[in-house]
Amino acid sequence: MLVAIDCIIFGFDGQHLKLLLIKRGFEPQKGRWSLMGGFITNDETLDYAAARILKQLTGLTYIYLEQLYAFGDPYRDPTERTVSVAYFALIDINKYEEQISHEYSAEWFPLKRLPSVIFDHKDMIEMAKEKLRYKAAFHPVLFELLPEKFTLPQLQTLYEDVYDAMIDKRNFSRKMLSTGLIVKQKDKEKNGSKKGAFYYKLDKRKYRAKFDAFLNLIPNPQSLK
Amino acid sequence: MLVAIDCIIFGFDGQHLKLLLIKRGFEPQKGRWSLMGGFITNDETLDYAAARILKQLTGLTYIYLEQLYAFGDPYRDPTERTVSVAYFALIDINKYEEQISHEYSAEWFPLKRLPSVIFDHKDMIEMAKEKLRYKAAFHPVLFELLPEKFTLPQLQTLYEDVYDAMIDKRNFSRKMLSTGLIVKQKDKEKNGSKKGAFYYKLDKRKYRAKFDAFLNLIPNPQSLK
DNA sequence: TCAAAAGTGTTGTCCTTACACCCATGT
DNA sequence: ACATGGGTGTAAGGACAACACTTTTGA
Repeated sequence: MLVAIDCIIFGFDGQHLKLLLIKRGFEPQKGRWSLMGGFITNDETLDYAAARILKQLTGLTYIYLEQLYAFGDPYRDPTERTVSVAYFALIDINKYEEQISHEYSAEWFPLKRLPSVIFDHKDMIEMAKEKLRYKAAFHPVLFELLPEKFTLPQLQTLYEDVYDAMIDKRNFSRKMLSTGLIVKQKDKEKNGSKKGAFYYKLDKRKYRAKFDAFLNLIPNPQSLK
Repeated sequence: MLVAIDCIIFGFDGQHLKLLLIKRGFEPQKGRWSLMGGFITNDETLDYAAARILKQLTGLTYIYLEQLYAFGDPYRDPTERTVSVAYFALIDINKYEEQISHEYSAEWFPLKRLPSVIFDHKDMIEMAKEKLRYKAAFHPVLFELLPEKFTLPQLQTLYEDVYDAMIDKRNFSRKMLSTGLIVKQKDKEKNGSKKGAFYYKLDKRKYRAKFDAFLNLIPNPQSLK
């Protein structure tokens, strides 16, 4: 019996939440899109294997990585009985090194326009989206997708895309600021608008301290599942 | 590489939340306490394997069963490299058939007085407790632990034991009743008190419909992790 | 009649939402 | 000057938490 890891890698380009997929370079299913994955070696933990595989594709280390679910349908991989432990990863898309991706012919896809993927990877992606929404409704995990400096409008766009909903900006900024998690900077981002929007930084100390607490980050969490 | 299943089985005896453990009848670690587990067979899903194993120990079918986490430390089982997918189960302790348990020398332990257990089963139990608290804070999953008919004081005792906290009974009953999930019966339970407490039944239709919605079932969820 | 547990209502506070106008600047 | 997006305040309603007394009945 084989044990594999598959990584659902989320990124945010300022407009939309995206997923990183690779084009399989080998049979079976050569040429089709797939999650980044691999088999675990004999002396590594699952977490370690996921981090190793993620590094191979993106070049990134110290990534937010969380175990999602173990998928074990006996025929999920038609060639061999493989149990796959799926992880989801949140990365700052700007830190992602392009050249490494080209080795693997990787590509970012907006969540709404995903190509068809091999095996049960579609189920994995669906579950990852659901879990991300669930988690982000209470924990400030979406900051993992942003660069060090970001603006409130950028942050709001991210939440709006994750929840596919419009959010009132006055309520949003009040709620965010009231968490004490973000710190206003002196400089502004000037590309997005004429007036420019102030940058904010995450207060990493408070972020770690409050990560497990319950924040009410989105309006009407009733709408989740 | 082996893939195993381990089940964290919760029950509620009216006073305390309990865990079902078995005494291992074989080496290694013969005679020590352990979660109920087994290996997956070649043509079953993980969910199916968990249900099969659960039936072997408890005789019960159609049990609430949810995948918890995959544990893959390379040395977690010192004899062989085994990845274990842990499931947690919630059962009505009254339906549990004693005779089957005796075959396996199983025993219920209050969560606060667990014996030492083999391998990484302690970690699994800790994670299961945490996940149960998290889940039950928003979803009415604790009803799975109760018999068909139960009283409000029994339900409250269950919540109080799960969260190790006192809950105001006026607020508790109002909140529960406002969910519309439970239906008052005409008869009373007369053992627990002189006055007797009305029985309630779960409205299974609404239960299924609202299971994924967000209910605010416990006061101050801030105290969770 | 007394003890023990069940059952029930009200009020104040805070959180959440809905909503509209002014500001700064590049063109 | 004007169009574009950034930034801010207030009021009303709803949810939650704190709190105490009456009821029932078995012993």
